[in-house]
Amino acid sequence: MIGQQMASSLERRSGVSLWRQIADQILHSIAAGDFAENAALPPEVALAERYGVNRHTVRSAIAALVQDGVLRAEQGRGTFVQSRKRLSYPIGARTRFSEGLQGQASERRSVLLESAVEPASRRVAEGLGLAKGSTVIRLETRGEADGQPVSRATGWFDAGRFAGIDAAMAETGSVTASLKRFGIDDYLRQSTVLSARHADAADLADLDLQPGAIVLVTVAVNVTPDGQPIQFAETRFPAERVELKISAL
Amino acid sequence: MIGQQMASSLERRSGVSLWRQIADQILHSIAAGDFAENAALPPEVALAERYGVNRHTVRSAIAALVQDGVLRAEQGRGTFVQSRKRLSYPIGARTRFSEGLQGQASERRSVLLESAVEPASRRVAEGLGLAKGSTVIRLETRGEADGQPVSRATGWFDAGRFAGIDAAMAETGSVTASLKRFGIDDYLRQSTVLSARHADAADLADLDLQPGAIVLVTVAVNVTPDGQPIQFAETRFPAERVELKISAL
DNA sequence: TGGTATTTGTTCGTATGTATC
DNA sequence: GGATACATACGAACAAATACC
Repeated sequence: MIGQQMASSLERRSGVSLWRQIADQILHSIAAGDFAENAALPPEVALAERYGVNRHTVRSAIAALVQDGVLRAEQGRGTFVQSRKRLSYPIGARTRFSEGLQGQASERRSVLLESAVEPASRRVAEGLGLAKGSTVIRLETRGEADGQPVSRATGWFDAGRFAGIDAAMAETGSVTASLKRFGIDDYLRQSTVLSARHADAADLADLDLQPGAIVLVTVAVNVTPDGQPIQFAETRFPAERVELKISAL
Repeated sequence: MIGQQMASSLERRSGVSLWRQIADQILHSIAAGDFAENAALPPEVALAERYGVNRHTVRSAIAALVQDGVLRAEQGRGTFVQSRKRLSYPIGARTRFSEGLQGQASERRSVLLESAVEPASRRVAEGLGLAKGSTVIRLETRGEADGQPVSRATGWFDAGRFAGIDAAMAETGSVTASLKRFGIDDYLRQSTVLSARHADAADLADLDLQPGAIVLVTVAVNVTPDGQPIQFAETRFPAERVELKISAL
């Protein structure tokens, strides 16, 4: 229930829109502990009646809270309070997927979704120190922790030097293990640039997110200990499930 | 114009909502170079007519693109293509506001918005290594580059050790300079945790953002060279204007 | 298995408020 | 003050997904 007395006071033409006032009340209601995690909210029509507004107005409020990752709406089922515990993914000199989440999730794995051989874009060529248009291998992978998607990476490798890394990746499910087959026993994170945006349609599907979800985006170059670039990668992390902990580089 | 022939083909009951199809077409249209940065889109009624849909449907499409930071709608003026060049803010062992943006903006400054003395929350106390409820000084600052807001920080200091740092900050406009007055000639970034979310109402106003904008959030602890915590800070960066470059720690 | 009720998602129509030029 | 354009709100209907019997 959204507070029996609480729901009363919506002020019209107060300078604050009704949908925002409703969103705030729902938010407070959740913060006050009226709803457990993953608990269902009353249906839209019920909320509309309770607040004395049109269903659209309630929907605007819910949409805003879905954007904020507070609620999660599922067609045909209802609207639920989104659980918000985040994994902490370390970024440092020796960033490795599986090791990074050790202790936070019992089962961690990396799944190869797709691979392709293609000419390098300018961005990729610069990152790998190759000529633009050089042939590179692109690997699309998804990281999972306890069955839930926590990252979606696109990595590029020099096709000349790492021919067959796609097969190795499919077999081992690990970049580190795959690189070992090419004589790379160690590699370091040279640079990381971080940004954030809304997930695009593809990432929404791959990461099992609701429209409007935010992804943290890292663009990184991994190099051999002597500084030779071996991998250029862009990784998207769902902001509602992951935070990035920057450790010593 | 949104492509003369392009605008034709909306597929109804195709499983993809009309507003999303329209959003995609507008996006392609921008990517194709039909609009310069900050150029105005045709008004909503014109777009609605062109696509043969209700104005609401166009509004849904525009709202989605505003969320993505692609467009910017200004009441009474129109809808514009958002410019997307980002400052690159370095995060490393010696992260300092002004130095970090050197070379990217000719004028950089930090403005003290508010200060207060208050008991430390559990989070702040833990970060500073103080007892919960210890008195701390909170400084609210905004970073600007060439007059545009690029960061919004909330910093906490031990009130016992740094009494008067609020005045120093107001006077110097620099954390580094203020700390010098307390005998701190050097400090290091001990830890940084990074996340992302939608800007709340206060940050929207302080950073001059449109509703739905995304902020990158860093939570950091600065320490003296011998490891003593001196500052705990949460900083919000507008994701549409800033990217974070992780340099050597 | 199938049909019905429930609940969210989409679309159209209309009216009014508010900010800008 | 008037015209233009985005913002908010209400009403109605149907579609799509899910739950339940």
